[in-house]
Amino acid sequence: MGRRSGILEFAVLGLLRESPMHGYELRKRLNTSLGVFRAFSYGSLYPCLKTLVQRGWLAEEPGDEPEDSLAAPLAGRRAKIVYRLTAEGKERFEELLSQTGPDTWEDEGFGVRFAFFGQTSRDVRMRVLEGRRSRLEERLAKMRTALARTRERLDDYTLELQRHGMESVEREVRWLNELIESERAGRDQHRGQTPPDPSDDTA
Amino acid sequence: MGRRSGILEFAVLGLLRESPMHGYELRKRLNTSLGVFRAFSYGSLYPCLKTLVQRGWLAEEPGDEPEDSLAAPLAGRRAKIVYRLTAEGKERFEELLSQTGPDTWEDEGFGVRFAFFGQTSRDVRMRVLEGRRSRLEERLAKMRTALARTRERLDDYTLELQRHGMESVEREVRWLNELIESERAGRDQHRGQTPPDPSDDTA
DNA sequence: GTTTTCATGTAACCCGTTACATGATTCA
DNA sequence: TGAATCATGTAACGGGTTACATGAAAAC
Repeated sequence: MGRRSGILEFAVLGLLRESPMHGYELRKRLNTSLGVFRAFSYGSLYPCLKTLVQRGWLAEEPGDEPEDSLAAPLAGRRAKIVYRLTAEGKERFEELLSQTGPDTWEDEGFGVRFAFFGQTSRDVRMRVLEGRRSRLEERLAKMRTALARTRERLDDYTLELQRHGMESVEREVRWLNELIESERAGRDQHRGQTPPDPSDDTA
Repeated sequence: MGRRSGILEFAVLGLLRESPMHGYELRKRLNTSLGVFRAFSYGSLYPCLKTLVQRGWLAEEPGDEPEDSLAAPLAGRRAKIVYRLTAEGKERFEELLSQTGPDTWEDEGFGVRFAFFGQTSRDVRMRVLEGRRSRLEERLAKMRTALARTRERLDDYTLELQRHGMESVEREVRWLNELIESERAGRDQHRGQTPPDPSDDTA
């Protein structure tokens, strides 16, 4: 039924890659650890989990039944449902992570990708950072030409808004440049820290 | 049928306040003059115009019939439809402009408000700017506490993401401070420029 | 023993997009 | 005359939210 793609799926896969969790806890982490982002609601989270299970990205596990495992073994037993990432789910996450095309949810997509950098190889990190940078530069170019075409017939406020907008984007590009530089430096020195793929037990 | 609120309605009212227009041109201006923003599609624009007419915010005017006004007077004559802002529409726009509550579409709503500053009184401008600032400061506070609670169990990348996010918000606050300062200076000097309410023919 | 928090879900809605369809006007 | 662009619209979908409903466990 539900098609589901969107950044919620992405964030869920990423969080579950770290460790299995049940829905309620997942939602909390979506708003704290991944805190910069929007607060997702249960109304979207639980249906999303369902469809991810249907697709085979996630598996349900019977949550730790609290104390009385012999009391009501098959009644309306709807205890915590712990979700675990399957091997296919891991592949799917990898795939989403390394996507750098323009259909990448622009800003929020980058935020999620960056938040999961700790679990990524440097190759992927470089691609994500450079992809983001080039898309921001495209955006800058568009803004500049649009501004050049319309500068005369805009009032001071609109002009100031556009100036500030462009400056923000330029700042982010500089930030990305620093990050890319430090990633590259890390590679050249190949320091002992940050192994390329920690706990990769799928291959 | 359609309920419609959202920032599209807002932007449309604002653009039509400057001068009447037909849908096609409106859409172009939504992506250039108001250029910083997202590109709205016809699929949302035309239905929006319809419901705005139904509510009485807009009035349809028969567009300038090109050349042959005697050729086919009542056939499938579907020429340009020029939309004009009614007095009620103007009130509605005023109302939306000066709303500073937290239910204000956060970022995009501010962008639209700012883009229409040229048509606003300094009072409204001050309220919008200060409202935006206080909401950003709330956001900053939340980010700081969230960071304080989780700092230890976050990896370097997540930390860097949050640091950069907070810095961006702080920069915008400083920008707002400058704008507010210059608005205040303008008032104290009450210079001849920027009359408080240009062409206010509704009251 | 009652309130809070944990935990899971559903139905209705919202605001927008994509893809499609139609036709008039302008320009090469 | 045929292609581009102007101009208006509709149907189906998309990815979320809000509000609601339910119930168990923990805290007071």
